[in-house]
Amino acid sequence: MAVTDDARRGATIYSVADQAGVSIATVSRVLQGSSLVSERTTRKVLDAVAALDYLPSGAARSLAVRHHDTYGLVLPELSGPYYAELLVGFETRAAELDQSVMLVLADTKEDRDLAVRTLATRVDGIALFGSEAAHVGASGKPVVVIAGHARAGIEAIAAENVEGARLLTEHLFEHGRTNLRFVGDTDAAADLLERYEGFVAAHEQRGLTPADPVRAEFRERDGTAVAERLLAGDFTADALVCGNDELALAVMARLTDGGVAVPGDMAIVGWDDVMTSRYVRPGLTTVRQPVQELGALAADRLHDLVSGAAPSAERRVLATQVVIRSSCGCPPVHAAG
Amino acid sequence: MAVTDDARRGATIYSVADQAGVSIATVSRVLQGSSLVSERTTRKVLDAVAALDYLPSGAARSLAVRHHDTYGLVLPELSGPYYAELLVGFETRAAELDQSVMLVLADTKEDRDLAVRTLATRVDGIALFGSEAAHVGASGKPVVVIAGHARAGIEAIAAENVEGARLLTEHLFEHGRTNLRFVGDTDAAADLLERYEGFVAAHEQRGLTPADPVRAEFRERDGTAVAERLLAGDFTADALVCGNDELALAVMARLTDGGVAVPGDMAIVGWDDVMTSRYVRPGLTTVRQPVQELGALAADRLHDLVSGAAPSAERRVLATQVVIRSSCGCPPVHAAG
DNA sequence: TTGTATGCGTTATCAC
DNA sequence: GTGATAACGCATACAA
Repeated sequence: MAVTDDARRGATIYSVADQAGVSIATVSRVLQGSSLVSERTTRKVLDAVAALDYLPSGAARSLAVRHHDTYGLVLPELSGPYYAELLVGFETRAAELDQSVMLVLADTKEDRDLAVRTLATRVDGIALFGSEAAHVGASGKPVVVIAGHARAGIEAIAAENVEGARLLTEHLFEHGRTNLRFVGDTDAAADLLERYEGFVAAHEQRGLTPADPVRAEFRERDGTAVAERLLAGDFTADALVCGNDELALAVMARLTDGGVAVPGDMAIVGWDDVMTSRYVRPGLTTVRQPVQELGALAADRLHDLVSGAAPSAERRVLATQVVIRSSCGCPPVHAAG
Repeated sequence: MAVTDDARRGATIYSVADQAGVSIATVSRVLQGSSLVSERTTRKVLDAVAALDYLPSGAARSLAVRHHDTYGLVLPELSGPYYAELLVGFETRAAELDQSVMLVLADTKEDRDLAVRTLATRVDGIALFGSEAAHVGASGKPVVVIAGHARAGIEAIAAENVEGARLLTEHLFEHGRTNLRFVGDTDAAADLLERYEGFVAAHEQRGLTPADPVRAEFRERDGTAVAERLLAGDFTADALVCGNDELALAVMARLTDGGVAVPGDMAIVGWDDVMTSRYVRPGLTTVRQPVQELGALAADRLHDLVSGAAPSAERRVLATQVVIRSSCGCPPVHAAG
């Protein structure tokens, strides 16, 4: 029966019009809140809508209005709190702007280009994390890259990196450290390269020559490996500036286990201020980024671009904040961590 | 010009057909990989597609084929690794099934019902986390609830809770603890209620009467508050079974700060095995859930349901694993944490 | 092998 | 105030 079909397949504007005894145009009008519909008719339509539990088809609507009310977000992965927070900021702001969000995790895909092309098909604009920027095709849709670099017609937003890293490095110098190493893969992410630049800047300011970065990815096991190289005498240092907290934490744990005192024998600092950094002893000195705001800003910019704004050539950078705890050599404060 | 318009507004199947000198039907055919198209024609079409950088409109396609190739996921929030992992599992499996995913974070929305109704409009099926199950409307689309209870026509999947909690509680008894309290809001989540049931079961097995749960939400500050009530003598205990790790960690930190020895004066166990639980001292005894698999299973079930399978009445539950460290009273092992 | 024509469910522009 | 009806961009049954 028709009822059964409607229930299974979903009511359409036609079934509502039928039920209410009006035309589909009228149904559409009351649903759009058009004021030029009589009280009585409005009532009839609304009743029919309720009775049939009608929901306009998103696809049909998108086709008619020529936009999707949806933004896409491309992240490499979702391990650690960083990307999750970015996502929260993005989704929350998007929702405030009445936009839905489609998410794609690039790392798990074999063909990332295809993935973002597919995405571009169902959204009005795309925000991608810096490391995925290579996969932006010329979809013609607005694009903003997060924590990466701007390109022709593509806006970039990011959190401050070099100054924070310079401050952190300088802080280590002030603690009397003389043999600092930067740990992280500066080729993998624009973000990391900038942090290394800050590391270099602090050295140059003192007329020192910075050592090359110790390559390491972001996972804990990569940090463990670095610590073991250190333990094995593969290289030396009295302070480590790590690319992020996971790395720093893993290095610190393995080093401590290996009999190296932190910060006594080795000062360690990280980046991101994850939860563990507050709980671990010694507390990890690190840098806090306004990650959610970054996500929100991405959604905001997308909104502007979709609304017709011209992409700005300069990238916006959000301020960042050094968080001093005791892994750098400062006296522990405890309590709040 | 036409070129400019195409670039801005996106090429359509018509522009491609024009450029290739064929009909739109043929264009559609080669794009669908229909084998009944001549080599030569295929080439022409592909060239045109490349030249115009054509991408089929998702909305138009969805409207025509009557499905979206997209699944929706509604989560309450994204704090902590739990939801993030769930999301990873879901998105990854969905991608393997060639489905996109739309995400909605319920906590940040004023009108959640509206949010999932809107979502239902653009997806083929929805997976929602247990606590959001109340917001499923009669969209008619397949629905599966994660970590919640099945209802008429709605499948449920979850990780094992009561047996794990019973084991954990029994373990505490074996350590000689006699005054155990369960910490968490058993009204807020089906998951938590089940864990409390396990807590109760362990008591009953020994002919003991379990105390009522100590109400507390999931955030760290809630754990801090519980610890302070304990410190203030508001209630007593020699062992705490906490609803999740964040809670346990916060309680432990505040208690330690307040001079209570863990596990000496107070044994503490959590749930989830977050990263911090491995790094903190004493290491937190907890329970590990197959969270990613849970997410993947949700996508799988959705796929079956969308494909026409009948929703199964029994809920599937994934096995869970107790992770013993030292916050329960066991001797520390260190190294791996 | 390829083209024509129709339907998918809305929105929006016309008339009435 | 309300009702036809033309897009919107694609897939597909039916012809040729």
